[in-house]
Amino acid sequence: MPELPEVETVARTLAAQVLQRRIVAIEKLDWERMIDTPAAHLFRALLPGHTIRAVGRRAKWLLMQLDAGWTLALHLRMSGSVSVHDAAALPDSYTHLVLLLDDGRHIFFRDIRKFGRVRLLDAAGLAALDSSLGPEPLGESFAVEDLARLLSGRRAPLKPLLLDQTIIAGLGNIYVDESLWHARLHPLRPASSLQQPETAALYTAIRGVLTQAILHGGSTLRDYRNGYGQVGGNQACFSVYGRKGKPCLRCGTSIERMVVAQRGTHICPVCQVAQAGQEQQPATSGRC
DNA sequence: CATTACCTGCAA
DNA sequence: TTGCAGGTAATG
Repeated sequence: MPELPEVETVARTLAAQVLQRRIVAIEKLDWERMIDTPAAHLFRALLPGHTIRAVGRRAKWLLMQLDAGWTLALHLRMSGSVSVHDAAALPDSYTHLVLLLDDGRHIFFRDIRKFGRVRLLDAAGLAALDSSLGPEPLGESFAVEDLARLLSGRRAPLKPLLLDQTIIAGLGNIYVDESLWHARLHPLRPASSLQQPETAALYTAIRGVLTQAILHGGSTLRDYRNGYGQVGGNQACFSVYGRKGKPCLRCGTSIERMVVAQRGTHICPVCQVAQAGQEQQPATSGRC
């Protein structure tokens, strides 16, 4: 479930709690398949003793920078959450990894669907992960020209392209739908068919949607929680996602649900035109 | 490129 | 009972 804004929120709320804390033990690990690399027995041997120096994010990866060049990388996939709990808290049956810190608190990695993954990376592993991912859409250096370059020459429809983490990092099903609605673009529009004003509108929409979602602490549909175990508030700001049958906030037309790239996709059939060359209209702010 | 797999819970 | 869910990886 977590996309860029959710993972960013988790990173910030974890950083506020666990910087300079040492991981003294793995208290629980009952789903070894979540350990991507190295092997689970090595993970158990290598992780304890390291201190958390920084907490950050790359794409949808939560990165806990440890000492000695190690990085603990966690991917929450669909239903994962990471939060800090005091010494007395007990993990439930969905919490598959518990790390004990040197102040007695623990970090819980809870994941109902067990799709989440954990990697212990050395510098080379981190570099390989980084280079496998597209640019950060909220990065200071990410300009509209960069987005134009990513779209140019690609006949693929916008939606699968924007979901592809090797093209652009961090967008998922919610924020792609929201961005396309704000930009008034149809998810099936071929990427290379966008006119410059449309590319500019998409750029503005992506950055605006993600920034607003971070401001509201991410979106909670079901499982997402921040590092304090709290739900997010951005789900109240959705303009199209999950609003099938409800009126478009711009034109009142009933929002439709279709399937694109094997994902449930929400659009306004009137605002989001399938052809190029529409006159560019002023941006709208949606609900928030 | 599109299916399928990976998992569990919940709503229709 | 069936279909759907914020994601990716492995297959045809």
